[in-house]
Amino acid sequence: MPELPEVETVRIGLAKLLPGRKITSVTSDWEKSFPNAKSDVDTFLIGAMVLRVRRRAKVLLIDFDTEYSLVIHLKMTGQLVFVSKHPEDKHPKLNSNGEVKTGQKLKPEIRFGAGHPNDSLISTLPDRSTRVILTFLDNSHLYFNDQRKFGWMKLFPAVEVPSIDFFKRVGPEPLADDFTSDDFKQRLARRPRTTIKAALLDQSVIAGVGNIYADESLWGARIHPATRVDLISSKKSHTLYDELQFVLRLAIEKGGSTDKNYVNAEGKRGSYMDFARVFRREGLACPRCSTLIVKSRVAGRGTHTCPRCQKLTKE
DNA sequence: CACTTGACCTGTCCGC
DNA sequence: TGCGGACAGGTCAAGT
Repeated sequence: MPELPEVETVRIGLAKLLPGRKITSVTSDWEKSFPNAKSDVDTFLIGAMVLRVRRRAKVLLIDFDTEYSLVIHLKMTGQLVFVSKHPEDKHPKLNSNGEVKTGQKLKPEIRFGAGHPNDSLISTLPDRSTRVILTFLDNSHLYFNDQRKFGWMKLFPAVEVPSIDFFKRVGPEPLADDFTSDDFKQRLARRPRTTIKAALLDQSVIAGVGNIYADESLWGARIHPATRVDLISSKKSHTLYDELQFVLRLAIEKGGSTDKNYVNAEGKRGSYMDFARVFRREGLACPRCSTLIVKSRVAGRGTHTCPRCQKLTKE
C-alpha cells in the first residue's frame, strides 16, 4: 500500500525525528525483514548516528555517520513508527489534588484498526507485527512493523547504494522539478504494447506509482486503465501527466492514503482516501457523472473505473 | 525480447 | 460456528 506519497510522508516525519540520534541496539524476529549478518550490524549500525533520511521511488534510505545506509522497502504492510519516551508514558496523570486520576489505563488496549481515527498505535508497540526494533541512546525506538513480512530493511555501504539493482533500473521521480510532460510521454513509450496501467505501475518507467494513484490519475484523465499505451494521444498523455502530478501532490498534502495498514512515522493515518474519486469506491457514484464505479482486473490488480468517463477505445 | 503470471506472507471477509 | 478460498497489492523470478 505505501506508494510514493505514503513513503514521502514517512520520510518527512523521520527526517524531523531521527537525525542526530545514535543507535544502541537492534533486535529482529524475522530474518527476511532484516537479513544482514549480526557482525555487520554490530560493526556498522550499533553506535552509528543518523545523518539524514532520504527517499527514492518507494524506498527509504537512512544514512549514518559510519558511511553505511539502511535501505528500507515497506512493500504492502510495512510501517516505520518512532516512539520517544515521554514523561507521561512513565507516570500516570494526576488530578489537581495530586492524586492519580481514576479510570485511566496506563497501557491502553485500544489498537489501531479498530475504526477510530484517534486510535493509538504507539501505545501498543511493539506488537505481533513488529519485525525490527532500533533503540537509540535516549531510549526512544524506531519500530519496523510488517504484518505480511514482504518488506525489508538492509544495511549497505553508502557508496554501494546506487549500484543496487533496483536503483539502477528505477525510472525518474514524477515530482522532480525537471521531469516534464514530454519526459513522461517518452518514458511511457518504452512499453508501447502493454496497458497504460501496467506501464504506470512499472517502476522502471516511472518511480513511485502504485495501484491507488494509478487508478486515481487515470480517472482524472478519463483514460481506461486497459488502454494500450501506443493508442494514447499526446493530448491524453499530457492530461495524464497533469493528473498524476495532482494526485501525488494532493496525497502528500493529505499525509498519504490509509486503507488498512499504512501509518506515518508518528503512527497516524493519512486522509487521502477521503478524497479518492474511484479507488475502493466500487458501487458508489462517480463524482463527475454519478455513474456507479465498477471494479475489474487490469494488469493483475484490482482496478476501479467509471464506465462512462473511462471508455476503452481501440482505435 | 516483451509481457504476464506466480510466489512471497498474514489477516480479513464471504459463502457454504 | 467453522472452514476453505479469494483477496489485498510491491516487486522479482519464472513462465509463455
